Amino acid sequence: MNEYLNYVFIEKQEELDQVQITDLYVGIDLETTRKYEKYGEMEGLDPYTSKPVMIQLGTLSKQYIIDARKVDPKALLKKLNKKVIWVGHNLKFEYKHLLHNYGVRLERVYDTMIVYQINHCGLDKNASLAGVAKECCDIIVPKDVRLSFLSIRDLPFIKEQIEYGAKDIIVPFLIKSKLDYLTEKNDLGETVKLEMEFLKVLGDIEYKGMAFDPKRWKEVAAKNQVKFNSLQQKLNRFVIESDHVKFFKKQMDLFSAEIKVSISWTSSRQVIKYFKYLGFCPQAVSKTTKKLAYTVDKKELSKYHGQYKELVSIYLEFKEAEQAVTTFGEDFLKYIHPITGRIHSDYRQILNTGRISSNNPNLQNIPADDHREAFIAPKGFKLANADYSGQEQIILANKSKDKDLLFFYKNGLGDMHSFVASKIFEELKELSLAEVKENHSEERQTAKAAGFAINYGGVGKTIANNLGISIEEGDRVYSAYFKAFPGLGKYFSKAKKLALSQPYIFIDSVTKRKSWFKKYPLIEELKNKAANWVASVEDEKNPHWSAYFKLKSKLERNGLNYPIQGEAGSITKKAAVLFREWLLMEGLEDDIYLTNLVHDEINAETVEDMAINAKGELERCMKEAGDIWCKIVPLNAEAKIVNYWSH
DNA sequence: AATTCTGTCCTC
DNA sequence: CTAAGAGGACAGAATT
Repeated sequence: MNEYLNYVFIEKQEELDQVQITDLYVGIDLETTRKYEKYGEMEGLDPYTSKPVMIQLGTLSKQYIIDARKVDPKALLKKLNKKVIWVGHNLKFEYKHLLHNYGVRLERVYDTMIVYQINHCGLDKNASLAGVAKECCDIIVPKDVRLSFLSIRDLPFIKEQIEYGAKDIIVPFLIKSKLDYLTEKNDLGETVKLEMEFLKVLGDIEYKGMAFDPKRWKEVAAKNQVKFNSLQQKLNRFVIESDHVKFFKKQMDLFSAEIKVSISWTSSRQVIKYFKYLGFCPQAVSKTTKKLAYTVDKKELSKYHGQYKELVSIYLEFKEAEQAVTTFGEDFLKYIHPITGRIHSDYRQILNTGRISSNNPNLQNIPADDHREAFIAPKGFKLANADYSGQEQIILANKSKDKDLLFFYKNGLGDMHSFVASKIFEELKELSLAEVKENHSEERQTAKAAGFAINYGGVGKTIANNLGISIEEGDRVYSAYFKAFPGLGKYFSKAKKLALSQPYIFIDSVTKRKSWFKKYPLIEELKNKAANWVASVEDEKNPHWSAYFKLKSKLERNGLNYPIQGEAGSITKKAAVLFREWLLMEGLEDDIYLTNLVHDEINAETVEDMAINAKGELERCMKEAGDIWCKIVPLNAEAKIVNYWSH
């Protein structure tokens, strides 16, 4: 790599003003330092609490290392921004810092981290610059130098730091040439195009954050805390009054006898011990270990109707309050940004399916109750909240081309779940959908749950489990569903076969996104192993079939689910891209902001007089994005103007 | 003492 | 012939 080192160090404005770059692809990287001393760890990464010290620009043949403490790169950045494609690793970082410090939004980007992730989707790879450089180019990137910028203050750069800066320009170019080949080979050009645009959406969202009302949040937290405490006391009282001596002890001192229950009710293990002592405790297959184990799972405990039913129901209520005081309690206030007073989440752009995720904090699993009332429109602003109506169901209808589903949507027949119910249950066949909804809510509920489970590749047992009905009944509903929608059954078996025929799951034909299966081609090996196995004793069972079918069925289920979930993800991404384009085109970036994405939902904040406009545009962009993928039945979205987050 | 694993819950 | 959509946060337990 050193053969590419050819850098100019710039610490005078005149030198910077003379820089001429004519290349189309220009590398960009940024080193930042603490701006304050009081915000601890976040400084360095967060644009508000850190500041640029070094800005590196350039190409494989020449690198400009700019001391950002001494010169202002704004003019050069603005000039280049009009004509170049910026190259870098994790450009969302540069995007946010350049926006904050120089008011520059990177326009055309090529992010080697995201392109790498797109080309290795599903494979759980290390996408850090060091990881990718090692894998793609067999280059070792030193990382301890980066940390040295954190506390550099006004000290001059040493040679090591400057060369490190130049290498951070060179390495992404070397990676890029490998990735371009991969993208071509994997036919992922369209996915890359979408994700490069979407990166900027996430940059804007993370930078802006969501307005938040701590007072409202605290009220909710306090209410839940009271509930938590009182339920905990009730549980303790039960143990003492039942005289289950094994689970409490009297602590004697001179003046009083305090009774202490030894069960920590927040510990599932301890509760399991107690429930077993009482003579009941359900068992279920663990989601993580996939083994049968004792559990205090809500669904399992709800099935219990024995003599301790009262206790169990108090415990279930307690558990509900538990998460409300932990994850969604006072602790959550730590996420309020010390400078903006808002909540800024980090998003992961490429998941296995193509969806995104949110963390620190996760803004995609805030309870859809009064917790969301704390996410407010600030004074003078409104929120525009929009979501797709039946996004995944409509995607499935378009993908499967099932004629009954299409008929339903094309004719706008009304309530979907009633329609499914009337298809599944013979006795409802002659009734109108309104009648089904009105008088057969149980069957409608079954149909709803069945549709949900089946969309995700579930079978009879899944339905049975979700609804608490017998497996036989679940199986009956399952087969009735496919009998009612024969096109769906055909599509599903095709999707299963397809998943087994290639080393990846093909998500959609617009982006051609792919999700590689980690264990492939292990599945073939497993099959051979099972087929070639010879019993050493008569009647011995072949243990390899189990491993084979386990993997095969997982692959098949993913083959059903990923295309639906992943296409949905791409559609929402595209909608957000269109909306961002619109508001930048109109010069509204200071009036309207995207604030959060929750899979089929887009949230924006808007100045009051633009609210109606923003709502309309949001709906338009979401529909337009839907039209790109959903060609038979359109995918529509509904937005509303609200004072706090509501969905 | 610090890190990793497991169980459980919330979202779509 | 099995296990059953995608994620992240937290508490407690296990492991180092």
